[in-house]
Amino acid sequence: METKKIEEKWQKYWGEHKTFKAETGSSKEPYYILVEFPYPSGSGLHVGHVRSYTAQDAMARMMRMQGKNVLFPMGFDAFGAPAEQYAIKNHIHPKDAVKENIKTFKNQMKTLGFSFDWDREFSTTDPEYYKWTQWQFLEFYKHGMAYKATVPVNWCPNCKTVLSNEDSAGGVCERCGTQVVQKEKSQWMLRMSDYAEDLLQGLNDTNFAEKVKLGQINWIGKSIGAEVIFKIAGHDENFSVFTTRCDTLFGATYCVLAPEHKLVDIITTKEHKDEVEKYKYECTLKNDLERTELNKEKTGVFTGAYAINPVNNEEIPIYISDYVLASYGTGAIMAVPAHDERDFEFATKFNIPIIQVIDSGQSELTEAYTGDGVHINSGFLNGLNKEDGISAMLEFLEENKCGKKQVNYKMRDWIFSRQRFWGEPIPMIYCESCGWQLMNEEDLPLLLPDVAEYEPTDTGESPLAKITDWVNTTCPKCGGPAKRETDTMPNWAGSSWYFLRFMDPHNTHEFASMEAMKYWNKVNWYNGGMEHTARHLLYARFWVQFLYNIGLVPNKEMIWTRVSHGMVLGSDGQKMSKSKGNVINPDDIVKEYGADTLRCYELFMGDYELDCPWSTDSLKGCKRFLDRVIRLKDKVVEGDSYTPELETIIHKTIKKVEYDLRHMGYNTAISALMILTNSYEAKDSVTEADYRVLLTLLNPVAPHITEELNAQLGYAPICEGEWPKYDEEKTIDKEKEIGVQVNGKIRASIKVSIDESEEVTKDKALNEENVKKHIEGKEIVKIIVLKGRIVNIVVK
RNA sequence: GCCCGAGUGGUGGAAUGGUAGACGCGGCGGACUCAAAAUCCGUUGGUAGCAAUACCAUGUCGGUUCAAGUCCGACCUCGGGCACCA
Repeated sequence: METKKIEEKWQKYWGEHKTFKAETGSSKEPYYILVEFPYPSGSGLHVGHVRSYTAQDAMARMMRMQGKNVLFPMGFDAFGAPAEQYAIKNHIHPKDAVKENIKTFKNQMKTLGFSFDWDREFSTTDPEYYKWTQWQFLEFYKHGMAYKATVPVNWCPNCKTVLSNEDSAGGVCERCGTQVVQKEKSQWMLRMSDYAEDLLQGLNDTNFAEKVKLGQINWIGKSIGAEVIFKIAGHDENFSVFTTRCDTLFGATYCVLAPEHKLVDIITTKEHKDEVEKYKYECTLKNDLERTELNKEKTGVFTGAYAINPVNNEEIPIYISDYVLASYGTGAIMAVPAHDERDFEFATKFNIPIIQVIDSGQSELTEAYTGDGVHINSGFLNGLNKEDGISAMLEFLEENKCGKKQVNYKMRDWIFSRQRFWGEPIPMIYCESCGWQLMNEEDLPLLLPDVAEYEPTDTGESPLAKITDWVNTTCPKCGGPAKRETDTMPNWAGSSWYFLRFMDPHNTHEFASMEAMKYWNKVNWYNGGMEHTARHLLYARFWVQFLYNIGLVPNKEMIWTRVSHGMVLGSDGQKMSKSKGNVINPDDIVKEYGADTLRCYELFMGDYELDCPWSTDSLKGCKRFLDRVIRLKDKVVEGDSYTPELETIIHKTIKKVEYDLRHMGYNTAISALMILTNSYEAKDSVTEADYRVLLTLLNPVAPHITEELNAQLGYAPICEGEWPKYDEEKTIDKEKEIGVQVNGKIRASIKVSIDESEEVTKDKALNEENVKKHIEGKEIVKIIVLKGRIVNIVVK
């Protein structure tokens, strides 16, 4: 039978028999394997998707055979700009575009034989799904976690939308690369910063890969320091600064406020007013990119005001400068030019005194800030080291009520509004007399209107704003005329809780029942791209922790292990892209070589966690391997036990494949199966038992062809059977070749048997001709014999 | 600048501190064929040698160890992320 027919036959079988249906509440041990659901983009499934789906599919298939109740779901994350832009470009409604693309994706996934439980499929754009995303937003609001604020936002003039800090990293729009500008806008925000510490601590309840944890930690950006309050000479006003090195306070020779700081206008003296105004205006013209690019040359102006250093009552000038960020800490700093590079640069330029307060024993002044040293010129801190200096200073600050210990986080609140059509409408209503009102739960979902115009507006309003029928409504409180919120949610919203919905996807009265969530407990294994391990994961964890705190999910962390895969690059080693012409379409590969070959190659190509270039030649090698497995069938003779000479390698291979599939060692698992196949080929015949164990071990990787070969021998489907067991004892070779070293250099190799004594091994080693040659005339200092591993003869 | 990750044959990559280069690709030689494809057999890190074998070899330089790709210390290169975060 030809490959295509075989694949279709088994795909049909799995579909009809619902082989991969996950039963909530089953007495089997639940095991939840999740792989990031894709954007159904117009270009179809990427070979990179295939790599991770195949990997998790192989794991899922093995786990099922090992008796686990595996939940391996798939869905689509179809809101967001890519889907919207595709729709605009092709002049169809996003809804229809998404429908079409999902169909393509799903068909592609089916032809690859992934064992998803399709009964649980959904898209984030399904009203039955986004109803609950909206419902959860209302919960955020009810618990004071959602609020509206006018904030300077990152605005992409090309996409005509607000971008999150995350979406505009580096000052350019992540999507289109346009320079982002600052714009004041009223936005819905989620109080994510309240969860900074919990999100940090929660990592201890996860088994995330170390680099994933680090990504989260860096993003949260905790720093421990102090808040120091500075009085302003001749004013009642004061301001506080955040510092991690309050022990250097004696070295503070000036202060800097961010240009946006609210005290600037109040404290600026008449003589400096013009200059300050001018500088502030210049700053509004600069976007983040320009601000950071100008980091070589410090700018700023003096306000004319002086702050009083609380440790010595000295008056120090207050400057404004854009090297101080309004959004971090208190938006103000104390500057210690002797020990901070930036302050040093600024002080040098403006001729501000530089007082060294730490003797690091090094000539480079700025070195001391990161290192340790003894305090000098620091009054009561003199002679103390960094650690003691900090505690002594904290004590002083608290006693004199001019400061206290303080923790700061880089992570800020989540800007939750987008001026786009294709997102979940935010279920809020504004009434002139009652203010912001929640929509009634029973009115959810708030559907997106069916209209023809959904292109973004030039004004920065959401396209929804133009649809007056939709916008105008009545106030749920007073019944008077009111308007709907026209912003939609960011596309991170729907993906922040989809893994919960998979646990109970058809629930019509809850987003998921507590019972179902308790049964599945946690996502055991979550696989995705490295590009999502910082933000998506953080948003999802935040969402879950909030739901946990209001009693709606059973665990504070709902994801146990997070791993990430490497990218599949073009054969030129570059990222695949249409413009480079190095894109491989999985459909073409399936057509020419078969799904099993593609699956096998994607796992065999290299270390799963690292990027790897595509090679069609290597792919052919995998085809050759599968063809050899097929041809091996001609050598099969009856027999329900393993061929004695093959027993050891079979047990070894079971152990190896099982271990590797659980630890992302996909390439070495396949290598082991190739070795097993090679050893079968060296035989004149193999038993059915020999052959079937190979088919079963290979089944997670190449499910179609192995099922077919197994069926041809007259057996029930592999996917309904059990995973073979190995006997540890039988994985050990009875006889082995080991190396003999003289002074650490290999000089010979000897055969040893498992039960021979050290003496026998030693004699064998010493009697090797080449060993004799190298120890002749020398004194033997000692002989190291490691049973079954190595002999090393140390001579002098 | 800071934080990750990676440097191993022509190539993708293997190696619980214990015979470096498994397995695959490619190359070379051969068989089959009128020929090609497919398949099969052999060979394949470098240098020297008919060979046995020797020396060199896991980015660089040191160190620990009977033994280092692996551990420690310094450095170099590439990839990714963050970046005036006080």
